[in-house]
Amino acid sequence: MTPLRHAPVQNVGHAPLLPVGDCFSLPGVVLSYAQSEQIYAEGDRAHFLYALVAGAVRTVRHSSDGRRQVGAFYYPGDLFGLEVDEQHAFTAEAMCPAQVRSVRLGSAEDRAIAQAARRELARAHDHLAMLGRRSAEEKVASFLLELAHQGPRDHAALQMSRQDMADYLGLALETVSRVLSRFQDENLVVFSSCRDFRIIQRSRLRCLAST
Amino acid sequence: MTPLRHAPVQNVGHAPLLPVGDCFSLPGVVLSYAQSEQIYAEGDRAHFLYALVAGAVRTVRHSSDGRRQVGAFYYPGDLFGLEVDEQHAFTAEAMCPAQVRSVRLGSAEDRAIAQAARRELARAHDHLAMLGRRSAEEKVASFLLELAHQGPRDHAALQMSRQDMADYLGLALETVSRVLSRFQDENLVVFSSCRDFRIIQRSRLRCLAST
DNA sequence: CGAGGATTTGAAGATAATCAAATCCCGTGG
DNA sequence: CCACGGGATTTGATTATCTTCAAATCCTCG
Repeated sequence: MTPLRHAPVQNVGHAPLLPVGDCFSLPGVVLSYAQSEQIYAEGDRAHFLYALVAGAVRTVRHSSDGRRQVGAFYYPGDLFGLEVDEQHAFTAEAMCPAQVRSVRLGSAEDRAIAQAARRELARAHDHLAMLGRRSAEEKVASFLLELAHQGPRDHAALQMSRQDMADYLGLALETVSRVLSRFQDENLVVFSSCRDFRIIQRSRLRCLAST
Repeated sequence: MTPLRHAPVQNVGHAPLLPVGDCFSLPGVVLSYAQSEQIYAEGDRAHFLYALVAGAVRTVRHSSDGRRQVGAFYYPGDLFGLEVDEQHAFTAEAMCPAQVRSVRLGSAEDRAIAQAARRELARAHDHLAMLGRRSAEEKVASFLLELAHQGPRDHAALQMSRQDMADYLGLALETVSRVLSRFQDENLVVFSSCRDFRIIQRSRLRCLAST
């Protein structure tokens, strides 16, 4: 297999994201977090709803034997931190310097809560579809398509490490890396660096993803 | 491996379920469905919230190449059918004769909706944890524990086929069957028939599930 | 009793995990 | 500016797990 050689860099920041609802107009304090800093921990009491203003956030959960499951990745405009129980089921961490607005949960935010719950649910359902009975190729292809979908012209910057991707997709990190190399060998995508890529053959990739 | 021989039948109906909130006091019509009958289909407009009164219901989704993903199993007292979009993302089917109360979604049911959303979310998160990076043994062990948890004294009746279990756990049906046989060989559980089981060594099973 | 679907079991093959090592990349300090 | 160090990533070889294909058995129901 040819090495994963990177094409010349054309720097693409992460996409300016999204059609946002009222997430930015919520009341609440905006806090800044450094890379890898924890926003809340699994087990903490869940008193707040969080709106990501800038940066990227992941939620993770560790099982007793040390395996890690990434719950979701969040980008600006996303709401997160909503829980069913009193306690947070996942830990939330900044993937890069991030700004987060936290909103104390009260009866006034019912609408925001409902919105967050529904989005969260959609996210979870998509994630489920991704994990169940799919090959490594299919998982990685879907993941890339999903990411590139948000960005302009099939470009995207990966905010996460290979380990994060692996833990999100339910694969070993080496497997993720191998599949990415194969995709690049077959000219489906091009990586300008290991965190920046561009989709070259969207149709073939979609076919591999077979969603 | 010794055959999966069934212990004498001591019939255990499915557990009388649950501490129920206000699901039964919602307004709405109760309809009956036969086994395998569809309650709604993937793609249908989502105008109702459903409360399962009796029986069991599964939600499924098919990918283009025919693979099936089971989204969730529902038992009496559960609310289902809540969607994020206008359309249902899954198909809902009765797993046995079932009675379902359907509630037209209006502003009056906000509380029920919020409740349904949160439970659904918890369910999805647990399901995610089940699917990611776990061995077949771990998946099946967790599944059995979860089922038996609802019932009395570690008994439970499986309302679903091996195929359903497999599609829920992201495994091949043969794999599910093999793991169940092994568990029975090791006297972790006893099957009185292929749909009724009892947990014998809860602690060892929990250890295998390693949640 | 017979038929057909569901389940179990066997054997072979495929896919992904694991273990291990090489390479890349980037910030740091000389 | 460039060498150095260390984490991230890629790659290779081997192994374990799970799937697939196939066939036997069980169970239910007419």
